[in-house]
Parts: sequence; structure tokens; C-alpha cells
Amino acid sequence: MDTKPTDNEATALRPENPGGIDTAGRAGTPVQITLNAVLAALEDNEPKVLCVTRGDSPLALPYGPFDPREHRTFELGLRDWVTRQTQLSLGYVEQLYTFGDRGREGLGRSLDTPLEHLVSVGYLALAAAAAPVDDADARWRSWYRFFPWEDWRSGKPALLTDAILPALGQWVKSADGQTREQRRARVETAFGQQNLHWEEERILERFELMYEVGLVGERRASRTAIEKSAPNEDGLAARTGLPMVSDHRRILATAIARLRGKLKYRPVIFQMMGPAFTLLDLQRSVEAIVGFALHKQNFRRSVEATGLLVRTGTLSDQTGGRPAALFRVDRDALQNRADMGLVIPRLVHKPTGRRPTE
Amino acid sequence: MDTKPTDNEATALRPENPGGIDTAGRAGTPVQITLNAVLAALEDNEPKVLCVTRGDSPLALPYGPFDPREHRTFELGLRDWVTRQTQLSLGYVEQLYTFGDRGREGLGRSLDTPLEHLVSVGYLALAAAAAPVDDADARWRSWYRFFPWEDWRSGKPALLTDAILPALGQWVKSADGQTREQRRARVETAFGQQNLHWEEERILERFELMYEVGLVGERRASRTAIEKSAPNEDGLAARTGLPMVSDHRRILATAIARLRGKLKYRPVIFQMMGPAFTLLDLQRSVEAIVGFALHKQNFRRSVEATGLLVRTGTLSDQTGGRPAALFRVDRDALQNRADMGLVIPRLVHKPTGRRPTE
DNA sequence: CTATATATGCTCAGAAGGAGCATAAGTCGT
DNA sequence: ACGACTTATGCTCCTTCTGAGCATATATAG
Repeated sequence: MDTKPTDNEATALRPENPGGIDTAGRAGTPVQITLNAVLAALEDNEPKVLCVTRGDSPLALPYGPFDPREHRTFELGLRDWVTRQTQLSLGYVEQLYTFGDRGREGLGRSLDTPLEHLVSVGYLALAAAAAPVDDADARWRSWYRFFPWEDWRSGKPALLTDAILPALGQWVKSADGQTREQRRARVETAFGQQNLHWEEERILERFELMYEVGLVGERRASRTAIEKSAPNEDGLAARTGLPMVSDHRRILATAIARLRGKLKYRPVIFQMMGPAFTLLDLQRSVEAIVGFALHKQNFRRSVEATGLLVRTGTLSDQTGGRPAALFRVDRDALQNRADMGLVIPRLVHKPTGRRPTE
Repeated sequence: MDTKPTDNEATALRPENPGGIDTAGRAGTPVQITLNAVLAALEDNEPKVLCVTRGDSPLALPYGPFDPREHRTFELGLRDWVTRQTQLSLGYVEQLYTFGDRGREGLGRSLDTPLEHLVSVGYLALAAAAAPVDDADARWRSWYRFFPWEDWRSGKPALLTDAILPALGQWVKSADGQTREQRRARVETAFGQQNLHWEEERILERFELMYEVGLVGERRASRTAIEKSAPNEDGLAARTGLPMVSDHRRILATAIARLRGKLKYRPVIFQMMGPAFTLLDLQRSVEAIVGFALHKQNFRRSVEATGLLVRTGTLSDQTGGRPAALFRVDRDALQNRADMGLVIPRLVHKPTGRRPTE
């Protein structure tokens, strides 16, 4: 270390001439900022997301403008209008992604008509319960209504086997040479049929692929001639979940992907649990989010190993069988170990049937 | 599934009245968008980042305005001005975070004077080599110049033991009761001294903590009385790395954190390697990024197990010892398995000395 | 009292990963 | 040519993690 920090005490003020490599003569055009919220909560072992409608347009994620005069940060602005509109207390808020495409209406594809300069910042917010909302236009909906092929909790969805995968297969076969190989690889990575297996976190990749192939309801703003000849116009798009306004479904997919991933290395799941719960409650919640069934005993083993839970001492008699011990989160332990998430003991074999040893 | 998607074919157009929960009467104020780039590359086993200077203000990350009239997406805009200013070909570009704080100059703290409405989108970009840049004000610098305490490649930095940790300890002791316990927990999570261990990915958390305590050069815009009484004004800030303009050092920390994490589950490291390299080259590169030494044999074992590398057949005689086999990336394998990163066989015991069995 | 739930404890085996030993094949100085 | 070093590379050992399944406990429904 030979150079000491500059003498002039490093004032953290922006220099007169903002020091980009080249800002000469180019002024950024002012744009509008919109905040999009994916508000997620669990209800009866279903993962739900708050949606709004306006007239007969498709569903939308709640969103509002960001006014920098009113709020110091995005997050404060978001919390403000969410709590003003709903009675929800947002425990956990996380920025997802900022979408700045001019052709954003078309999921990032080019568009023929010029669009307004719109930038939207997506946020994921977790609520402890899907509390009723005071807005007739707002409603909680299971997120698998938008992504039915993502719910493997009772096995591989028939929609996937019967419709989506064949359609993707056709799309692959409709090209040749290198393009074909690339398409095959993309489908394989996203949907993992042969060597790879289904990775729940790839939900965005899957959605974008399906969008590109034309398998979902949202219309692409423009298509090239080749893309127009895609063979999947048999109405499959009508069965692949509810469409949403603009690219909101993509934002939702981003949020789910983030949450599915984060579960594994941060204890976020407890933001969505009530004050006391059984281990099976917790398991069902995790299953709801990741979208597949877990191995019960192993789940319990690893959850108890975290030391994040303590027994309340009481039992739950809602089981229909032997009563289950009720647990609550150890707030202290949670604070001290904000790292660490849950092990997800994925069931590799059969989801339910216990196969005899032989 | 009872409700079929709406009949009107889900046009992906934004509805006339943008359907936020409540947009009535509130118009978002237009803001300026700035793109910040963390341009990273490796040079002689040092991780480098491109910095610019303007006059005698502190170093800055290259940044430029985003003009939606000119570029369709942020990423295109970024690539455009980076390639115009440098000869670098950006292989990999990834959005980091969008900073919208009004008090951004003060790292997100409140500020007394009103500021312009500025939003900046941070990007991480990886280049294959730290190629020379055609701008006298731009220069590659090791990122450990900004974060000297993050480089554990030759053991725990003395700066940490001698200065930073004691100062943090004082900060903890200067509070009492619950505050004290909270501070202790925060320091422990970020710097992991007792039960936890150093987690390289927590670089942002560490920097923000140090900022809050006043251990880094960047000045906080405003402080509360209590914070002003922090006991760490002994000039330590002059030794904790080079300061940067505004919150650029925070953006850099975000980028490093992202890269350190991503290594483990995406093969991004190959974006920063030349066409052919030895396994030790690869190891040194990974070590440069994560900031600590790896176990050589185990690193090699797991890298070879990925199947992402193929031997070129030639040997490197640059070793000073037995020649090493040269490898190159198997592009096909890389494409087919965009998932999977490298196992990081962290050395838990002594970095160098082999302790006799006894 | 019996069938049938669910809860909970425990064992077993394979895979992954942390460490270190041993050997191979170069360079450099004498 | 030889000995001292240096780096490369192969292999073993052992512990921990984790996928699976068996066995037992304690309820409820008839």
C-alpha cells in the first residue's frame, strides 16, 4: 500500500461535473419511475400473490408511481402506498430488478411504435398472512394460477407432459443445425428432462422460453417472420395460466425464483409463518413455495438442526392423528444467524407411495 | 382450475389508466437515470476494476447517463458507452441494484439539504483481460485497494486484527443493554469471529457496518448526536482503503459480493479466463476473487469433475517446476450446463504450513 | 377394540468434501 | 551429472451431509 487516501478528506459529495467517462454534451432524458410490488403470503398451504384488476384488462401486480419529493427511498415509497392501501404490515421487502426496456410491453423485444420512457422497479414483499384487502379490485390469488406447470407437489403436472413439452419439442425440431442444438440445450437447461432435472428456481427461464415460443397468453409486440411461423398456435396459450398485464407475469416469475432460491440460504420462510406452527405446517409452507414435496423425516431433522426453532410446549390437535408439537421461531437465534436457510430434502423417488424394500 | 384466461386475448398493452392500487392524482416526478458500471477483470492474479478520476476528487466508477431515446435497454446503453470509451468487449453483464435514495450521497442516510432526483442503476460487467484503456482518466486498480481487509489470500490481514476489529469492539462496548447485544450480533454476523467464520460474500455488510461506525473515508452526510460520539475518530478511516466518490464504493462492494457468490453456482469464472490456462491459473483466479487460498488438490478434483474443461494437449512451461497441462473451456458443455459453478474448497486450517501429523 | 391417521425417533448407505501423503517431472546452481 | 527445489498430479482416509426407509408412539373414527 503506497498511496494514502487523498488529503481532502474524501467528501462524499458528487463532483461538480459528474465524472462518467464521457458525459460531454449528453443529458439523460428524465423518465418516470414506477414501483411494482409482488406481495406474497401463504394461505391454506397455497402461495398467494396480491393482484389488482382495472375494468376488463388482465390482472396486474399492484403498482404505483415513485415520487422522490415525497419519499426518500424506493422502499419507503413502496411501504407507504402498500400500507396505505392494505392493512398489511410488510415484514420483508427486497428489490428484485429494474426494468428499463423501451420495448418493455413486449417483454424486451423491439417494438415498432415509440413508447413512453418508463422505468419500473420490481419489489418482493412478504406478508405473514394473506389478510383481506380493503379494495374491491385487489385480491389474493394462488401464484400457480399464473404458472400451473410450476406446481409439482402432487407429481409432474399433466399440462407439462401433454402440452408444453411436446410444443417445445416441436419448436426445437422446427429449426436445424446449430440453431436446433441451441434450442435443444435451452429447453434442456430450463426444463431438465434428460440428463438434468427440474430446477424449481429456473421458473423465469422457463417462462421466458415459453413466451418466446408463443406458449403463453401475453402477446409479443412484434415478431420476425420466422418466429411467426412457430408451430404452436393451437390455443395452448389459453391453457398456460392466467396472463397478466404488460410483463407483470415476468416480474412475478422473477419474484418466485428469488424466493425459491433464497429459502435455501436465508431464513425468510419464517417471515411468512404465524407465531406458532407444527413442523408439518412449516414443511407444507416450504413445499408451497418450492413447488414439490419434501421428505418429511429429513426435513424435520434438518430444521431441528438449525436451532432456529423452540418448542412452545403446547401441542396441536389439528392433526387428525397423533398431536404435533408446536414450535415458534427463536428470535434471538434468528438475529444472530441471518445467514443459513433451510435444507430442502427434495424427494428424488416417488412423492408418496412407499415402495416395498424389494 | 375453473377460470379460463380472459377471452380478449390478453393484449400486452398497458391499460389506459395504469392499474396501480391508487394512482389517483399522484404523478411521478421525472428523474434522471444514471448507469454505473463495475468493470472487473483479472490481471496477474489481481482482481481489478476500472476507475476514473476527475480533477482531485476521489476515484469513481465509470458512469454515464441513460438516454431512453437512444437506447432500448439499460444494458444496451451501458455496452454502448463502455465499448465506445474502451476497447473492451464485455462478455458478461449483469444488473446489480438500483439506488434511488434521495440521501444517496450519504449512503442512504437522511440528508438535510434537498438533493436532485437521481436514480442510478448499477451493473457488473466482466472482461476477459484488463486491457489498456484509451482514457488518461481511466485506470485499472486492484479492488483490494478499496477493501484491504477483504484479501485473506496470505492469511488474515493485520489491519483487521490490529485496527478494525478493536474499533468495532469499542463500538459494541460503547452501547449497553439491547443495543449492545444487537451491535455485537451484527459484528459477529458480518465479521464472524467467534462461532461464525468469515464469509467472503458478506463484503457489503461489512462495508456498510464500517461506514456506519465511521471507519471508512467517505463522510456521512449527517449524523445523529449519538453516532457523532462514536469513539473511532482516531484516523483509522485513513487506513481502510481508498475512498470513492459518493457511494461508489458501496456499489463496488455489491458487485464483489455478487461475483463471489455467483462463482459457486454459475460458471462465470470462465468469462474472465483467457483461451488456455492451467488449473493453477484457474485456482489463482478464483482465489483472487473470493479472497482466500484454496486447497489445491481438492480444487483440481472438483474442477475436473465438472467436465467443463478439456485438455488442449499442450503443456505450460511457465511453472518453474513440472510443466502443467493446459486446459480450455468446453463451450458446448458450458452451454448445456449454464447451471453449476465451482466448488470452493476453502482451506479451513493453515493456508500454507503443512502440520506434521502429530 | 380395531383400523387408520399423523408424529417422531433412528439406522443405513452413498456422496461430497476437507486434509494430507506420495510420486512425477521440470528448473537452477554447483 | 547431481542435489535441492518447485510445481503438477494421483490417491487415500475420514467425517459430514443427505436421501431413504423402518419402527414406534399417540391420536381419531367407527
